[in-house]
Amino acid sequence: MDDGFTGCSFSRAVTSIEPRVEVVSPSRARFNVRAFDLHTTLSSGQTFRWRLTSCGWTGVVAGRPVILLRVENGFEAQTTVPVADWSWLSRYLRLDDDFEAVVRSFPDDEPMRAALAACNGLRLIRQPAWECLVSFICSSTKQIVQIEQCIELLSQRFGSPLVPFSGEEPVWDFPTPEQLMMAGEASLRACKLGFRAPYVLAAARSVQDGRLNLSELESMTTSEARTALTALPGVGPKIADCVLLFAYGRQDAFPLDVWMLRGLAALYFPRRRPSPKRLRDFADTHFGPWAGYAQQYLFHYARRHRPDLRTRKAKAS
DNA sequence: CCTGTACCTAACCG
DNA sequence: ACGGTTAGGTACA
Repeated sequence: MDDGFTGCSFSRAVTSIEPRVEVVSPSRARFNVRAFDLHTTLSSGQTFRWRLTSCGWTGVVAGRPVILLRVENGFEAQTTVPVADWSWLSRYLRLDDDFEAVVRSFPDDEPMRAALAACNGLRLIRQPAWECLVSFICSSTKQIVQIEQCIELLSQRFGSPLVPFSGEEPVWDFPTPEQLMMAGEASLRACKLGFRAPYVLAAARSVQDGRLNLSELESMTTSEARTALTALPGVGPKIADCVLLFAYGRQDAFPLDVWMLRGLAALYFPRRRPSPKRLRDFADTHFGPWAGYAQQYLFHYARRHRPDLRTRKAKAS
């Protein structure tokens, strides 16, 4: 009963990516997808512009304001402008991944089982590379709430206005490299960027003058793409890996931040005190073909479900 | 390699 | 209520 398409113009364009979409009205569609927890996914620190409002999860995807709402067997999406083809949202939400296969590929060990049980329905999403790069340049030694503030301020002040939902707050697209470059360092600092402002500005200039072509990274090996990203000031291995995973979907990019280092050490080497190099090697070899997803589960599990891993001196058991 | 420190700022915790 | 501490890093000694 929920397999039928009620639209006609869109179905051909979307079928190859996501066969489980029903058009409800020109600006609404229903996505029939299991095991996709919006709350866990959108607040797991991989993206920073989604807000839970009285209407549902609101955000901006591909230049469109979107509200996502949980419904039985999936979720419903609404935009402010009619759309015929919803593949932009399927792509953003990575609905083309075979999620059952992803979960099956995880190593069968105690930490992964615990993370899976605790973070049911956690997914990876596919962000625009530019927004993702700026977001993670802003992330260094900041808490998630602070990162969210920065990204929102940048959008409000320098992004192009979009058509808002009626009766709701104004919305802006994430600013382009040109828009951020024109803003200048002082204006960027005023968005609470601090010492990260010149880094964002340098990234904007690099993209603007062609020294960094973000779409070219698609065809590079992960290692080559990482080299290209870390050439930017303020972009080290951790931020580069976040961009490679959250924007380019590289499953062999496994960001090692303070949470992950503590989490991996406590969960997999409880009485060993492994070196960072050892943990790097372990992360790169233990988690299989969908290591990026495994990473997201472990990260979220450590951060949200294991307060005992908060401190540097995590207890051994 | 590994260790320590500065870099901005505000949320966090006691 | 309030001040020291810390926060999903990076660059540079």
